[in-house]
Amino acid sequence: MNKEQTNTDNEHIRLRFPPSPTGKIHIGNIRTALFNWLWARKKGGELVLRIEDTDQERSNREFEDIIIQELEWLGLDVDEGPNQGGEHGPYRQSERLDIYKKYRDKLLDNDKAYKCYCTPEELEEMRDKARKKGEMPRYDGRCRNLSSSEQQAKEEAGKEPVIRFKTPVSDKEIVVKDQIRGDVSFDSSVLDDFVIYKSDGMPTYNFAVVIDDALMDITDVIRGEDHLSNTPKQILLYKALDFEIPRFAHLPLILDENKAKLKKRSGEDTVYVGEFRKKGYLPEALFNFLALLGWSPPEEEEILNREEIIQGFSLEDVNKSAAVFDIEKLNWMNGKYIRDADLDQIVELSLPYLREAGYIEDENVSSRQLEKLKKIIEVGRTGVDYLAQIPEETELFFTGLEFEDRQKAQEEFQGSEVELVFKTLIEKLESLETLNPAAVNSIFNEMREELPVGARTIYHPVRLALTGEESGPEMGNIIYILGIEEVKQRLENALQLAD
RNA sequence: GCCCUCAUCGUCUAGGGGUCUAGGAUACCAGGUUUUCAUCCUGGCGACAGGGGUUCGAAUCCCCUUGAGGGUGCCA
Repeated sequence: MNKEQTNTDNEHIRLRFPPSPTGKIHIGNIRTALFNWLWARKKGGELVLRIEDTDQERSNREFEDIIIQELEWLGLDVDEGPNQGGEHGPYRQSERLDIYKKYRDKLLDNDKAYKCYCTPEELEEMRDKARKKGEMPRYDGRCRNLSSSEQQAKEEAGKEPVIRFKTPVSDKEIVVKDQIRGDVSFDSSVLDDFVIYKSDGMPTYNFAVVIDDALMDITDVIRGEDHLSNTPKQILLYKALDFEIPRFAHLPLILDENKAKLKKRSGEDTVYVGEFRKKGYLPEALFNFLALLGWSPPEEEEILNREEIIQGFSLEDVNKSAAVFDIEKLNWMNGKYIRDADLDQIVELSLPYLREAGYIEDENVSSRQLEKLKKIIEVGRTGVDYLAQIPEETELFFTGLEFEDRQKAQEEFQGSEVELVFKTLIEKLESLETLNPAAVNSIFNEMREELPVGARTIYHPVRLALTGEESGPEMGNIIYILGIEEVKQRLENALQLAD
């Protein structure tokens, strides 16, 4: 890496995250936002949110709202943007059209751009020809030197032109100084006179992004590697417009399970940030996990909070190779966050899922009910990857007893040994001063010593009688949550069933 | 096809010439805790894509091959 391009510690940096509102935001995009955010926070710089809505066909205000919502959810606050304003606004490209026009006209006047009237068919033909010759498909510049009468003729024929940039031939080699990849050079012969203005009167991405980044005083452009090939074009524009060129950093891409770039259609809905939010992934966990995709902390510990990640983060430690998005590891990490989090918080976040499952009927939960819910969720959270799994994990505490195989259950409850176990258990529970999991567990230990039956005969029938299941949470927890009355009831019912 | 990038356990990664018989995390397997599932603890399995160089010495530097990804749009 070149020392000159590494920013100094005291330099004020400005970063940006420029999503296009053409779809819901997915993991790849928000990871880019995260890295920009981290670097901004680490360096005490600013993060700008800019909405790149120059695609009139596909841009949608709804998507803009979703993007903002998900950024907030993950805790990625921006310093300037459409909602918070700022001195470099407006922050929607659709509201900056006058600005782009000004620079477009400047290029036109300086003979650095020209109108092109070629049809899509003509362009396709050109590309085919280039491909056949084994060259990069490129525009051949046939409209570059149209005479004004030729132009007029085309205009009168009703053709709306695009504006193309007159790629200078003087720059033989264009070098992108990348903070992650080092110097990447491109031969200018692979560049063509690319479109900077569409026929619908909107600037293209490459044009608008350069103007905005320059005018918004962006010092560091951190974006996905898929933009690396665009960068030489942008550098040419910076030069033509006499703008200062920012530093670049192209992040490794995040791949889906098929090792292809994560995109809208990858793996159903699993790539959208909103899906993770809805399933009950904790933002802290996703934040932590995403930070580890492409970056690794100085120490070996991987569970890190926001502050620790900001402290440890550095662009220099970002690696170059693409990373597969591994949901298994996210699940582990999220589960860990759920288990380590404050119980009250997890209870609060679990309520919507329990309501949806119909396990909580009332809009307002009484404090007594809440106490019980806390116990249930404390037990249930040890077995989940995300909160949407809480209802199924805690089902047995909400629904009545149901034996999957009634016949089998009946047999299980048969015999004097089982009766002895159940009656002893009830007795011991009733003589208990305070009911808590530990006390229940010691009752079971006592029974193992005192009763002439094996451990399995103690635990298994009890579990089945109380839950209808053959496996589940610890008995101590189950009985603690169910309460003595309910336990008594279910044990007696089981004995009746056996008769 | 052409251009660009990348290449360490299945996955995420540490490693920037000797300390690497390659470290951690996850996943998986086994043992322990537990009546059970989960949690938790311990242990195990498991990788430097291949070939040439450079060097006393290469996972680390160079080249080639191969593979993967990205780009090649009046999408961003």
